[in-house]
Amino acid sequence: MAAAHARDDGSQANRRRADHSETYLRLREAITGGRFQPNERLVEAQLVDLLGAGRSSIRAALVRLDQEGLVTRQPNRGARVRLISGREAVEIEQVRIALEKMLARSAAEHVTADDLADLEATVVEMHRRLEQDDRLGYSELNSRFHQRIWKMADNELAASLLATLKSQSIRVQYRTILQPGRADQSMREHVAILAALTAADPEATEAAMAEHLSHVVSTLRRAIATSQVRLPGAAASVAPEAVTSPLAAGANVAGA
Amino acid sequence: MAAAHARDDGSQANRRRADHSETYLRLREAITGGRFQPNERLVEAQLVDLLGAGRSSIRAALVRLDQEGLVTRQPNRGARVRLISGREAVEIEQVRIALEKMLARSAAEHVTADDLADLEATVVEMHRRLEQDDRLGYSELNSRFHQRIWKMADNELAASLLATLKSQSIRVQYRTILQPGRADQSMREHVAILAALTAADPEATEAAMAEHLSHVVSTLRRAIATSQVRLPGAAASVAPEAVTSPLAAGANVAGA
DNA sequence: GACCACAAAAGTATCGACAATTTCAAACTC
DNA sequence: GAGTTTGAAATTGTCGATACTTTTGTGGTC
Repeated sequence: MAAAHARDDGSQANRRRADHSETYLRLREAITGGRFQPNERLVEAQLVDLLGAGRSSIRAALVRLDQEGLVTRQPNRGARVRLISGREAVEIEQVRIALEKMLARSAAEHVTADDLADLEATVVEMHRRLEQDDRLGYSELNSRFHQRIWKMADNELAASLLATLKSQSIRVQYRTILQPGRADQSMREHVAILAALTAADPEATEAAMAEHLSHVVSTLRRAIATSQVRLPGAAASVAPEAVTSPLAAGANVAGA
Repeated sequence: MAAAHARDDGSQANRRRADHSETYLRLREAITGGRFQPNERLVEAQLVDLLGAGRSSIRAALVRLDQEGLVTRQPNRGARVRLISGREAVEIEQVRIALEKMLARSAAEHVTADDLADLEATVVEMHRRLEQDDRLGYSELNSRFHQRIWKMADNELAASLLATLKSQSIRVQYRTILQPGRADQSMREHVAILAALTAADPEATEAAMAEHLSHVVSTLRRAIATSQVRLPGAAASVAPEAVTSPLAAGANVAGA
């Protein structure tokens, strides 16, 4: 959440070398962090003095984010924060499930004592957070749990794809854990995954993960269905700045 | 390691000026088509008069291709055609399998008479090509077969991810179908997939696809192992242009 | 008041020039 | 002769200016 105006110069030898990738990361963070509304217009000139970078950096960052699926760009008409439709959200979840299943299996094939220790600790801590009704903390640990599995599976490509997908659907995902009753069930499912990993049983691990994620998805579907999402159809062309989205402020809150 | 989905990009090509996305497509084509060696340096100035586009277009295209995983860029040191390591090739295949399995299952759930007719025709034609020992033609039809399944599954995200992955590993994939005995087996496997789809049996379809792909991978592994790939370690810094790779000229030759 | 034409404004796309960095090779030192 | 320094060439990174496109606003006409 680096603050905006960081014009640190003032002298002639300005240019604090805000690197290309630096700009990209900051813009990305701003988008995934919810500093912009979905579908909000991203005007290059505005970003220039919001991020304190040159226009070419901004431009490059937008191209990257477009390719990454976080913004959309239309020729001569600029860039907007990409709005994930319900359909796309489902597609994302399907892909996510396919990859996580594969990684879970793979993880079970390479499991080490170290991994198990870490996962156990995470699960224990998750339980504690749950008792304190600290849902945000739970979400973070949930992320950690899954990421440890990714690491165990040792497939960087899949892990990075998953990370990208997650950033695309953050706005949607954060809903699940808040649904009534979901937390306890989620807890049980994680325990089951851990058990299968402890047994070093790829088949069972994949199955447990599949079970877990299918519940996440159905919860998600329910959440979307009930709390009718009011899409900003043709979003306000105004949307000046600092409009804080529901999840806003918080760090990445993962689906659970 | 980058994600990426091809955006729909409305192709309003009628632009006398070599459009931005036009440049991107041409450069992409040049890379996947094998006009550049893996690891070959892509000097911006050279690309400018090779493609007849402005430097900013080239630059944007390189950023995109970087994100897509087809080239790598180092700050101040330019871009190179990405060289897929053996490890990465395996990762790609794993992801590909996970996604294709998912899509196969999904396809079986939505199968229509039209789809079956098309698939059958494709398989018949594949058989014919095989008898004529037309391996290239077979490969093309193989691609077509799989793409039809993607379409049936109706998950654009997964399909576009698969397309990207395929373009990354083209240089590796083309080997499989040339392996002795592989062709006949491949044929049988496609028939099995078709049968499962005809029965509209998601479980069986996924299994058949998994079986098929696991064979593709093991064939691939064998092919890589035997024909010791001679990596251009620290690739020639010269590599002027038009150096044609083994598969070269041909359109996309898919693994079978 | 609704509709159209046309002008002004906002914003993106692209080019050229210059600055900064890396690379390569020759000259130099020990 | 091996290793190091220095300088020039090659190449990438960034900025400013300009051309082009889309959007917005205004006034006239029926």
